[in-house]
Amino acid sequence: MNIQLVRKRFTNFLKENGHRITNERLLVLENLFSNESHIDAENLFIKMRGKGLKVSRATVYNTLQLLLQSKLIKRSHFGETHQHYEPLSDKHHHHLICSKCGKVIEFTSNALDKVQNHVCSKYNFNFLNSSFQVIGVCKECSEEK
Amino acid sequence: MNIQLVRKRFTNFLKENGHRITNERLLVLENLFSNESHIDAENLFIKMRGKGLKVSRATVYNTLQLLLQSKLIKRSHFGETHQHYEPLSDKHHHHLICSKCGKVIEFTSNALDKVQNHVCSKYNFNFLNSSFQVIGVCKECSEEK
DNA sequence: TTCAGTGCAAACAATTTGCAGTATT
DNA sequence: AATACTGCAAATTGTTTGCACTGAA
Repeated sequence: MNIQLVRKRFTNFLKENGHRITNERLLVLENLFSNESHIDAENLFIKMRGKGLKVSRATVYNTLQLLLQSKLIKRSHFGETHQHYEPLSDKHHHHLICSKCGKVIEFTSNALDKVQNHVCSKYNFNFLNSSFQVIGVCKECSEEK
Repeated sequence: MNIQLVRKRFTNFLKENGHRITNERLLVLENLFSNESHIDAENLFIKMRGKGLKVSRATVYNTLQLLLQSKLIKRSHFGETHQHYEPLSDKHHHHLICSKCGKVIEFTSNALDKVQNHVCSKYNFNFLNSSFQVIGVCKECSEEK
């Protein structure tokens, strides 16, 4: 996803909701989006500190909340005790997680989207979001003794 | 699921793995299974203490680990920060969660199982477990105001 | 009789909060 | 100039650990 566009969407979101546009918030956004895929709050904080950026843990957490509200990112659990955050690309995807090495593979599925629509209408649910996680052992980990 | 059978399965699991069969472990099992559906460790502890049972938080956590290992229960996140535990019934099911009132509806889907098999074979994953969570607003919550 | 399991409290990890100072509006 | 946001450290929450005691094998 284009970082310029994401920045614009985020600043619009902030303005519309009466939040100030601060340098720290934009830095969190950029560092999260420049990351290959998933990251947790602590590592994002460490990454930013490692670059010499002056942000606090509290600001990282605060900004992640705002990014969640703005629907620019999503939050997932991967069996660990803490949360992971990732840019929410336009295509809704799900995860295959290796229980041995922790590798995460993203996939999309039209059939899954259909199941989702079907079950929501069956129970009169107003759909907001979904996550399908499949835990297993990846090819590489299965092969090594 | 039949509680006698579950007890037997758990005691077999404990024996086979060199764990002792203690009263506390069986109490945790019974109190978890007598619960309507999902519960978290803290509330399970409170529930047991409320009945006058002498168990410690540590024992509750320890026993939940053993129950997970024995595949008699599973663990889920429901958007909250802590874990929920539920008996693992024979039929693999998924969850519809209301973001307003927290209500959880369980559902099963053959189509979903197919998606799962398909994606696992595509990426050469050795399937272990999966969870599909759909977040939305339930009928009742949508209707009010 | 032995040592795994227990209860308790203290430790830990992830996240949130209170407050005085700073910077966007 | 006003006050929302920040950094920091302290508080909170969920979970784990260390240790002396207890009870299943």
